Amino acid sequence: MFKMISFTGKQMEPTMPSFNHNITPLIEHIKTFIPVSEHLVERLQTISEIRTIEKGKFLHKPGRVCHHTYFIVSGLLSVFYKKGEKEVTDNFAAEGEWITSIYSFMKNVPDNCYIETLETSELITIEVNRLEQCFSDFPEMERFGRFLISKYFMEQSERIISLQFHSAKERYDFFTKTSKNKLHRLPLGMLASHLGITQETLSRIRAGN
Amino acid sequence: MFKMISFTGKQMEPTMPSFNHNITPLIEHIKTFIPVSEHLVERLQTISEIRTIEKGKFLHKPGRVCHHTYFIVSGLLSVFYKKGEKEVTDNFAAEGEWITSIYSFMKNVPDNCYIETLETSELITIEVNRLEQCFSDFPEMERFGRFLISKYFMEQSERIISLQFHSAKERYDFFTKTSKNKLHRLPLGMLASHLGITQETLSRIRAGN
DNA sequence: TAGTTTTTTTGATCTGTATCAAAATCATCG
DNA sequence: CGATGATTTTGATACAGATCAAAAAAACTA
Repeated sequence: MFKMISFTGKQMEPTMPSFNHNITPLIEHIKTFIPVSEHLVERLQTISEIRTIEKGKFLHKPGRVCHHTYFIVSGLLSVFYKKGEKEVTDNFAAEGEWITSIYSFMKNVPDNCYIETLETSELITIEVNRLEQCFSDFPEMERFGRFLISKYFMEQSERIISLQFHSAKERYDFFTKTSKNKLHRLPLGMLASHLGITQETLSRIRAGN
Repeated sequence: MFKMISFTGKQMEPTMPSFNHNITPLIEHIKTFIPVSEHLVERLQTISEIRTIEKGKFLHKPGRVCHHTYFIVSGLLSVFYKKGEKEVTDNFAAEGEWITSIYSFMKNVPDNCYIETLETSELITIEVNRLEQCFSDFPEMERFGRFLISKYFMEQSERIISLQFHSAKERYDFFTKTSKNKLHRLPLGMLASHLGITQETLSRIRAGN
């Protein structure tokens, strides 16, 4: 079902990791799930890189395999799909969250999503092969991976319930409660799309009918 | 974030595991994700139990913490929530799939879902503490856990996309394609609810307008 | 097998949200 | 600035699917 990718030194080219970039936010994040040893910190330092991506750039586009996962130190990104001409926003992620195409990442196949920076963003990136090797070498990290994906799974469950039996207004209210930090940083159209409604409807909801 | 539950012998009471029940379907399932050693088979044999539950019984009800995960050898179950008087079906699961309240299971808190047998079902059950201990003792099993939840995560992603921008008919057609094995075993109302529509609408869709 | 209950279908009407169009507001930058 | 383009709001209308009601069909049960 899932293709295992073996780790070899070769994949570390062409960019060599820098060994003194600041991955503190990532470590702190992981510590909320598992204890983090010095040894693991060193490994994470080795396999990660820091990138600053300016607003409006794409980390991923359809037809390509997503080989990296991104931990967001600062900034805001979205994942969306296209249906004909329309962009349908699947998700947003901001500081302290992860963003990637899990689908592409896990199956090692192309995914037809777009990942775009909505703000200039500072990201800690990890290449999938290196991450898998880290999972193999540090069982506690494998556990972290399980916890993290479980957390996202539960959030998705809530979203499904919400889409299934809450009205547009209820969904908007839920978003304002649970994603305050993103609310005023998002273009109306994208938020509407994420909520499964048109931007006109969202505008009317905001106006209070 | 996630509460760790330590494993002690005590929790193995009151039912002692039987050591010769047939867990072949479970082992075969796990083998599609990871290699399974004899040692791991023995452990799974030890921590699992077999239960046959007749149709119309509840494995879980609101207000209780779900302490078990269930692998379905045969039969069909549903997870649903109540909104006022209405039952809103979140999910179905049949032979070869897992069913549990991930939410309750991971966080060790009550979940307000119902898990009901829609057919008499044969289940392999594993208690959460024992499973967590198995994850600790067998890193490959931890990996299996990560792969499994990732798989369900991806299925949920598809469902969200579907709810967000497909019509009722499109969603029905998608279900008929991807869940053929369940289609004719489900009451109309439950399937409609799962698709996010009323049963009248589903009936009309089936009639072809 | 008839009687009862449950499930599904059909019909009539209503409503939330979409769609199309245009006006108003906001942002960017030469 | 003021001009230009992007974003948001407002208005009028249309439609998918909900709701309410009742008939038909299927599934039990005695």
